[in-house]
Amino acid sequence: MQRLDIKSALTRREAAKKPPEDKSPCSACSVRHLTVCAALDESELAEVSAISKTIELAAGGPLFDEGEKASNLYNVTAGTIKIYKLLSDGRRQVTGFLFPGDFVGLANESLYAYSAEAVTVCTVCRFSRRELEPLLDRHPKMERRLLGMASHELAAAQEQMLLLGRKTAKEKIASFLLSLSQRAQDRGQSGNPVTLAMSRTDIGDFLGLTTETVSRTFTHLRSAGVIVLHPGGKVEIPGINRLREISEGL
Amino acid sequence: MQRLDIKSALTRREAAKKPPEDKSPCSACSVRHLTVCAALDESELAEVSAISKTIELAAGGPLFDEGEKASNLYNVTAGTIKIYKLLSDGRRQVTGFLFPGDFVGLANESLYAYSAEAVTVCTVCRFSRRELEPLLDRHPKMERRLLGMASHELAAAQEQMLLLGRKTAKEKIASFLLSLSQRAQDRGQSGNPVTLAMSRTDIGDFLGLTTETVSRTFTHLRSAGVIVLHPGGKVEIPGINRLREISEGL
DNA sequence: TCTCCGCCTTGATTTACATCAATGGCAAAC
DNA sequence: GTTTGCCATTGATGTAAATCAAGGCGGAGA
Repeated sequence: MQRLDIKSALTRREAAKKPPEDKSPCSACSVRHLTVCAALDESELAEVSAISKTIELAAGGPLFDEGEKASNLYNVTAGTIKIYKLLSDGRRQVTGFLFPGDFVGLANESLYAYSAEAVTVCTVCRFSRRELEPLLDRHPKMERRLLGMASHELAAAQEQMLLLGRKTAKEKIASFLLSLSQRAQDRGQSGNPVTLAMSRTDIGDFLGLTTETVSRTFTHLRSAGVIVLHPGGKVEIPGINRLREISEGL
Repeated sequence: MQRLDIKSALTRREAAKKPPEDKSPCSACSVRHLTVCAALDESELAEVSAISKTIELAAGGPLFDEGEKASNLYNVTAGTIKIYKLLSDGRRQVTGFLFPGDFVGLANESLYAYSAEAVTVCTVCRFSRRELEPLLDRHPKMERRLLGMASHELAAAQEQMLLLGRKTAKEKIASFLLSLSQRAQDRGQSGNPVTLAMSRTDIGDFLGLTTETVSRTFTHLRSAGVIVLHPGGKVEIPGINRLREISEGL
C-alpha cells in the first residue's frame, strides 16, 4: 500500500505545472455524448461554453484536494484521473478512476470529500459551481442528466464495495480488468487489449491490495493463460470469458 | 460471513407479511425535514401525498431484490432497512443501512442494483417511478434536493470504500459505531448510548468482516473501556473521543 | 416449565495477503 | 555514457483475520 510521503507529494505538485488554455469549443467536443452536456442543444451549449474553461494537467498534477472549498466542477475530456482519500498515517484508498466524459466535483457539503489527481496528461473542462447552478436551474434536462450520472456512480460505488469487502485478490483483479475493458469500449476504444494507464500502486490502492499482491496476481493470471501482458501497460485478454467467471468467484 | 441459504431466505420471505395501509399524511410526516420532501410547500406536499402509499414491513421482510424491475422508489419513515449485494456463492456485502428520512430505489438503469430488506419492523413511503418523474419535472426544487441526497450518499460510499479497503477490524468497528451514533443524533435520537438494531452478521457483512471478528472486536473495545455493551443492542460510549482516534488509526 | 433454535461469544488453527527484502529494467538527469 | 531513481517482479517471512469448533444465553413455542 502506498503511504503518502508529504515531501514527495509536494515535489509532485510543484512538478505539475498547468498551462491553462482559453477556448471552449463545446460544440466540437468529441466526448460530449458521454457527458452532462449530452442533453444540450446548440444554444444551451453556447451558454455552457461561456462559463467553462479548458485546462490541461500534467501527469501527476493535482486537480483539487480533499477538504478544499468545492468551488469548481470538472468534466474530463482527455486522459485518466484518479480520485482518492487518505488516512492520517498515509494509507490511501483510490475510490475511482475517471475517463473522458466523466464528471468530478459534486459535493453536497461545501468541501470536496476526496482529492483528484491526473494519472496521465489530461484535459478537463472547468465550471465554477456558482455559475453552473443557475444554469442548472434554467435547464432541468441538464440537472436530470446529472442525477442520472450520480445514480450510475452510486451503483458503481456499491459494486466496488462488494469487491472490496468480499472478493479475493484474484477476483478483484479480474473484475478490475473487465471494468476497464468495458469503459474503454463505451468510449469507442479497444476493450481488448485494454491499456492500464495507472501504476500497480494505484491499482492496489483502488482494490484494497498491495503493489506486490497486484503484481503476483497479474503473474498468476498470465501463467494461467487468461491474460497476456504487453509493454506500455497493454493487457490482452484471450480468456475473457474465463476472466468473467473468475471475477464472479466461479 | 453469511452465505445466503436459499431455503431460509424463502422462509424469511414468507414470514414477512406486509399489511398495507392507505392514508398518506405527508404534512404530518415526522421525518419530512430529513427527506426529499423537505423542499416542498403545502400544495406540492398534497401532490406527493396523492402518488405515495404507506407500507409496513415486518422484520426480515424484503422490499425488493437486486435485478428486479425498478418500478418503485421509497422513503423510509420508521425502522431500519439494509441494502446488500450477493455473489453467486452467497457471499454478501451490505452496502448500507437506511434510517428514517433516507431514500431508496434510485436506479439509473431500469433494474435495482441491490436488494433491500427490513432489519426491524419498518414503515416506508412508496412512489411509483412513473408517477414521480413527471412530478420531479414540475418541481425542480425536489429534483435538486434529490441530487443533493445522491451526492451525499456518494460521499458516504467513498468513505465506506476507504473503510473496506484500508481500515483494520478495530478501526472499522469504531468508525461504524461513530457513524451510527451520528445518524441517530441527526434524527434527534440518542447518539450515546446508541442502539444497534442489526445482527453481528449484518454488521460483519457491512464492514467486510466475519461475525466472529465483529464479536471479538466488540469484546476488545469493551475490555479497553471504550464502550459498554448493554442488553437490547444498546452501546454506551464513555470513551467517544478515544473511539474517534481509533477510527482514524491514531 | 421445558425444549429448541438462532445469535453471540470464545478458543484453536489455518490462510490469504501484508510486510520485508532483493534484484532487474527503463527513462530521465547529469 | 553513466548515474539515479522509480516501477515492477519475485522470494522469504509474518500476521490479521478467516475458518473450524464448541458452548452459553435468551426468546419463541409446545
